[in-house]
Amino acid sequence: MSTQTCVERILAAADRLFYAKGIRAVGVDAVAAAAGVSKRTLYNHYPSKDALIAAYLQGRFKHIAPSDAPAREQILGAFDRLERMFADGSFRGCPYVNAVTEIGDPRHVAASIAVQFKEQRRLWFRALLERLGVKDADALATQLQILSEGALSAALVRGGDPALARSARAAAEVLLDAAKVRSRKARKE
Amino acid sequence: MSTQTCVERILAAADRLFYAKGIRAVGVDAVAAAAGVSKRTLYNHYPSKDALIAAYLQGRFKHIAPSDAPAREQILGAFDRLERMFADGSFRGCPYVNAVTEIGDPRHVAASIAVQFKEQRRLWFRALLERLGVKDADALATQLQILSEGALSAALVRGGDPALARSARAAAEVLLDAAKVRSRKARKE
DNA sequence: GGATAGGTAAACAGATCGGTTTACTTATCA
DNA sequence: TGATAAGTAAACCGATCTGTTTACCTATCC
Repeated sequence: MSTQTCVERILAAADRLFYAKGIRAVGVDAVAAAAGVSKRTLYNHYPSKDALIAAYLQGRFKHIAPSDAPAREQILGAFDRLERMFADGSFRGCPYVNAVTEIGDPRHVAASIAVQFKEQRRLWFRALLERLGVKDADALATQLQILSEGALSAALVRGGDPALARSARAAAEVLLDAAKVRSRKARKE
Repeated sequence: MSTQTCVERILAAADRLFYAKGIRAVGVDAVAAAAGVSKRTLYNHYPSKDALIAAYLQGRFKHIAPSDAPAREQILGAFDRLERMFADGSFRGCPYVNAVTEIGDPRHVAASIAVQFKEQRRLWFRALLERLGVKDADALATQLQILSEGALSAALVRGGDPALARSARAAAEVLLDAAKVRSRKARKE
């Protein structure tokens, strides 16, 4: 017996298909069929494909569990997580960036959801950097976010090469060390 | 009078539309109409849309003019070029990454063209880094490439914010300085 | 001057898309 | 028991897509 409710099965199917094959490449019929649900039922729960896309992206909005681990460890751990994602075999890039690319229209809901997600990740970096006492946490957070996104984008093109995550991680370490040196200097002055 | 040949107009129209609106969002009819050419003529020059896509991506393969400028200047200049691209107003991300995302199929010609382009850019970084006498030029080239791709991806989501290119440039400077320190140390040992 | 190459314009074919509608079935619960 | 809500299956609509075909036009070259 299925412990999943109807709308859960629809969202799960949409998540799997949209991410694996792309939003534009997957029709509403395919989602309904994969969910084992009639198209009518799907449209009862989501009034349009756009609404389903929005729900799909919102559903990927996984908040990172707050941790007491050392800040530096957590930051570098984010890149280790990337490495595991790449090696997974089903990696197909960042779903938010993909959605923005596939949809195009910057006024679409997907665009603002993508911005929100990226900013949330950046603020997560920033909070940890502040805990480290880094001087310009905001700027460094942006740079770490760029490294992370760059690894995602590069791995998409290069078939999910995990070495790209390790390269980004190493770069992050250099940036962190340099920032520490700078903030130590600033404290001495 | 048009100094452009027929196939040139087709390719120019495809380049403009594919990049601005996305490959999947633009039909062959739209390309033909924008080129001022009948669909029949288009299919006489390009046997399929896939062939047109391949030509579009190949046409974007701009080799960077070799320069005698200082290597470090050239490397950082690449990020300045990004900043100018972002501020342009018509920025819509990296055409190669977009093509991979939109097409999905990794066996498509577009996928291998994208890999070739990204690797060419990485090797361009690497050659300059070797000229700088950097120790692990290959690894650092990958990191600079990741920074560059990250700025592209982040700017796509954030509406082409030029500050992202400056952030990436600053990070590149830190990585370059750190590498120099390391290679200076290595030389002393 | 007539064949040939290359072009236009437009209809057409077959598929797929997002979305709606119709007719029927099932389960719950007062 | 019988009304109501929620589901299925499948046909349907209009639009759009890639690609082909038909019929016609026009310049050039031997």
